[in-house]
Amino acid sequence: MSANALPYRPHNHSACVHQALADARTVCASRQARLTPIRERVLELIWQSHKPLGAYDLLAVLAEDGHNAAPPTVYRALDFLQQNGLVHRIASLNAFTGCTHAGENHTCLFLICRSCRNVLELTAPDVTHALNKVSAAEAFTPEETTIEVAGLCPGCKEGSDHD
Amino acid sequence: MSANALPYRPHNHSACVHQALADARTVCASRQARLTPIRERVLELIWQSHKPLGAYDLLAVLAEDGHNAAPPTVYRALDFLQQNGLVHRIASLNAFTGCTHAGENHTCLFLICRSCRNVLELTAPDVTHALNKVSAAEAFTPEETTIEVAGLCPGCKEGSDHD
DNA sequence: AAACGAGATGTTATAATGTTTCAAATCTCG
DNA sequence: CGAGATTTGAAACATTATAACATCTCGTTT
Repeated sequence: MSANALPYRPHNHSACVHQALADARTVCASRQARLTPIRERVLELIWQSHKPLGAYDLLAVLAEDGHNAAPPTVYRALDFLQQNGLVHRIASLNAFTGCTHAGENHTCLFLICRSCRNVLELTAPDVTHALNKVSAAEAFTPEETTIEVAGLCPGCKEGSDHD
Repeated sequence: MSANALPYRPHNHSACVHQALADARTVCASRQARLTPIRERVLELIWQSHKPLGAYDLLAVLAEDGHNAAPPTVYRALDFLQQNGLVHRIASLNAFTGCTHAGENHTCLFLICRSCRNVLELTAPDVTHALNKVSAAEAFTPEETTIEVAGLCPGCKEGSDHD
């Protein structure tokens, strides 16, 4: 149950998408959630991209598929995928990315390269713990945490160093 | 140079807005940034609200003012205020809130109550430090950090406990 | 098999948020 | 003052997201 999707590193992309879909099927089966064709297709598209896709990007590809979908179709699929922990919404980009910890309950954070647009999803216990302490100090009950760090990934940094 | 703007706690709101505007003038003066009437008015509205305001909320109030503003007017003012560290954009709400550390260079985080919509801005060195370590471990150069925790503030939690 | 009901999808329209573009006004500084 | 830069006005448009209601699908009950 581990889709190893690390941008910045070369990998067998097709296998990684395949694995993500397999994981998704397992997760959905165990939850009695229905991974319908549309939902699966949307998840596949998101994984194929490996860079966050907007809802309307997805719509455009579905149109190429010959599937004449309207916005609600995509947003509903995305809602489903989010609810089942299969994709994340990146608030600062209004875009969606595959979750690399499908099925696990986790607080994650994103390193977002402003140059190549790649996104790295991480879990960072230290960050989570520090955040929990802050919340507790304010008697605040956290429910949903958004942590998005925009900057330059190693690859793009190199480029901009030299040019 | 400290606008003490803590939701959850009662305070003299008018004085707090006044202080924020005074701080803003000082910051802008020291940077040779022009806090024009529109920009100041937008900042004032944001502070008066104390809950994040959307760009179109601001537009609506400006319209009441008799100021027939179009969206770019407000977005430009907001850009200016953000650039000069006077307001923050809350990505998960598409809304803006006054910065309680005007002029200081800081990474801050937000505790956002989903019930009363109040937002508490904090700086948390532990969180920042943990995030920096994570970034460094990935050779990632952070530039802009978004940390938004949605949940229930103490006041609203009480309410929902008893009802 | 037929009827039902819940969940999923289709369809149309619209709301909410944000940007591009170019012209006009205003400020700054020599 | 007058040239150049910054700021604002104004119209149109682009992007992102939702509301509302009709239709379909599929498993369950009778």
